[in-house]
Amino acid sequence: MARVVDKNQKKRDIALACKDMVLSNCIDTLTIAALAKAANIGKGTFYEYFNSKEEIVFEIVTIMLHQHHHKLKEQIEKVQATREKIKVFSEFFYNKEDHELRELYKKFTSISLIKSTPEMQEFLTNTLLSYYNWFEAIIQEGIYKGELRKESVKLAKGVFVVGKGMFVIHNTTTAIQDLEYEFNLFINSLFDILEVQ
Amino acid sequence: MARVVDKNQKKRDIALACKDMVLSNCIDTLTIAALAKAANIGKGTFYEYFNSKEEIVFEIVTIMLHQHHHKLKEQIEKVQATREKIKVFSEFFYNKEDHELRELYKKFTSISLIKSTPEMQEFLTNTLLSYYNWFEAIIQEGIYKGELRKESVKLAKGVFVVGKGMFVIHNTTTAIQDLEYEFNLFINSLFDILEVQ
Amino acid sequence: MARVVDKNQKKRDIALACKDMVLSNCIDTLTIAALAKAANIGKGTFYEYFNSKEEIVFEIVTIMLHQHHHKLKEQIEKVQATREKIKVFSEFFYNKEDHELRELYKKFTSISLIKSTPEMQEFLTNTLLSYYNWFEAIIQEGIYKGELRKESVKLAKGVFVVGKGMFVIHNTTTAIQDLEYEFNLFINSLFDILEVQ
Amino acid sequence: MARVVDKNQKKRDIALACKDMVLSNCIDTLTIAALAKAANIGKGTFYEYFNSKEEIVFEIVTIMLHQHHHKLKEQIEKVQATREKIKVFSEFFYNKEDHELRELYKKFTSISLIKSTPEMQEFLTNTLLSYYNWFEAIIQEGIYKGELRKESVKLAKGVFVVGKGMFVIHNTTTAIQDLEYEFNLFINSLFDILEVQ
DNA sequence: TATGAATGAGCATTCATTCAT
DNA sequence: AATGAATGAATGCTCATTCAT
Repeated sequence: MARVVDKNQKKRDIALACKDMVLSNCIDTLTIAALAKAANIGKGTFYEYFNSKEEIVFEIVTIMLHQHHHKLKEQIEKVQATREKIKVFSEFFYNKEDHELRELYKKFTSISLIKSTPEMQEFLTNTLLSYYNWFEAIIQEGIYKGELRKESVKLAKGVFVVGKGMFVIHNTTTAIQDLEYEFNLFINSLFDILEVQ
Repeated sequence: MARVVDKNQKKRDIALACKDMVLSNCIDTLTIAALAKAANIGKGTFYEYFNSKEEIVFEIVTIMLHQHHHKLKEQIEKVQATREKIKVFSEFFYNKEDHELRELYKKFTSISLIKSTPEMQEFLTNTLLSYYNWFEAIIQEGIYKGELRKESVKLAKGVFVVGKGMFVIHNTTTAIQDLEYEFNLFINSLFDILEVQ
Repeated sequence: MARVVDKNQKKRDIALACKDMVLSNCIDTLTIAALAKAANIGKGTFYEYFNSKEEIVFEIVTIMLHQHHHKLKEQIEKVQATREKIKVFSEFFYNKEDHELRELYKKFTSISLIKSTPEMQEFLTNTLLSYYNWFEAIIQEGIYKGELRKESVKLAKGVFVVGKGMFVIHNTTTAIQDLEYEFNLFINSLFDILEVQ
Repeated sequence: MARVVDKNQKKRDIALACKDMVLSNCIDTLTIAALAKAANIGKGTFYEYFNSKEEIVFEIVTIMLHQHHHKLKEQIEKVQATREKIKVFSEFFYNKEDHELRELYKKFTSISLIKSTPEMQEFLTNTLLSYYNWFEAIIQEGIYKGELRKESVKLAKGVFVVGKGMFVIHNTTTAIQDLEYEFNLFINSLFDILEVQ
């Protein structure tokens, strides 16, 4: 009788075994050979589980996003003020613990800007919307609780993208050195105006 | 005496001859051979003027940015209200005429996220800062003219990156379909609050 | 399981399949493509077994030297007189059967004069010393057996290199046409003096 | 009226301007472009004076050999004993002052072993024979003067090549470290036997 | 006579993918 | 199911040589 293995579990195992290599190398200097070696499998076996390099990056991101989502939920529930919830929400862009996910996010953003597949675009859209809806709900809740002016909701999308915008600039120039400072300056200044006196 | 050529002019000519090809192809599917052919020169000649594929993209961006800068200046001078100036400033992200530059900007952002050289980073930093300083000056001017509350300047960096953030999302997901609408919604809502009554 | 191959044996097989091509072409007119074709393998496969053109020449020399060493031992044992042993020893430089090895030796000498790698130098040193020690042992034995004057050993290194010197001249000029004759003239004249009457 | 230049003199000037570059680089890493630059001329001009890289090496050797020949003559005339004359003759292989010529000689030997042209072979043959005849004349003179046994002349060719043999080994292995010592050991031991008591 | 811009043949090397075992 | 040996298309890059000026 053939060895019984959970194909999905093995796929995850391979992906995680390659995580460090994927994180520390530019995607197109990665080779199938190197990935297979990192996962201690043969090149042929790699193809049994993934159809391309991109796909394994995909798998890794999926796993890590799952963990992040869970953690973020806990952290946001800990704080009360809307202003603080928004800050916690965006800590992803600069805190220490999400460094690895951020690296992947960079690579993913880079790839998706120039050679995104439909699957990738769909994945990114779903991920983003799920986060955005969450974000908007926090704003709405702030308005409902009487913390924020009701016009605030119209700013939601714009504010939501500030983190991303700063992140991209921080990672491509030296124009934004202290992302945390800049982001909080913006949020605090904005909330000073948006909060109901 | 050997053939006399203006090396700088020829470099620009080659770059422009390759513009369409660079715009419509993903950077790493471009080949030196194809670029040389597009410019109607030999492969060896390509290397006389550029050291790598990346360098020609650089040249094209430089040329186009120069043109854009000039044009933007004229357009901003045409409008009076700060709110309108800011809108014109960010039209780059969605208007028809800057489509080509936007394509290049996408590629450049993509590359710089994952394999930026020091020269590239410096170039991007300088370009960005030059635009940002301009942007901030417009806000400052709005405050000075009594159009905007003086707290507005603290929001400058955040507002500046909204365009970029939306642009990246627009180009990697389907979550933002109508960038112009979303951006103007944000700006109008924000200025409704920031403008001195 | 993947195809099973004895990598060392295959390496030797490829080397031998390329022997004629290597012998009859100047090393730097050889191309990887041609070598691969000669061995009936793909270019990629060539790189599985060798890292450079030089390495396959190395392999061929190693194989052939091994054979030569073995053969020489037999031939030297066949003759008794020291004078004859020395002659047999140096037949390599002109006899018919070692023609191929001699061609390689020429190429190797040529390369090692101008771009020897440390590995190559070490290889040549080891090979040379192994032959020289052998040579000196023959002289010593001649002295011990009372055939040669004991001063002869001091001449060993000089006599040892005569073959090589003549070989190089024979192969670069027309000044020494009949290497066998010249060499034997030298050896006979020298031994007439060195032999104990 | 066109500038009048002595073509031969300019050829020599170019050659000498390239001497250092030729000496310190492996012949096939030299490029026409680099040589032309070193001589401060255009690539096209290089071709006006030389047909190939090899040819300029040729020119340099010719110039330097000329100088060496002259110097050697003086030095040999300074000593009386045949044994000393022979030693002086072979000092070329190890003394400090002929270092540069020796480097070229190495390159020349290397090239001529694998891709000698008829012209090169003829040049080498003539050069070698001129030196050899000189060498033999010294031996003959030694016999005539009653210093050497008359059989010595039969050893001439063999002894002549010892320097070359040792030189090649010294430059391709670590088997002969102190060429001067080894050579003089040989010559002294041999002359102790050959000299008429 | 001198030049150096233009050229493209030619080569080494990489690596995703296949498939026999 | 797993493997890794074999492959060759694809491409970056060099440099001797030419020739218009």
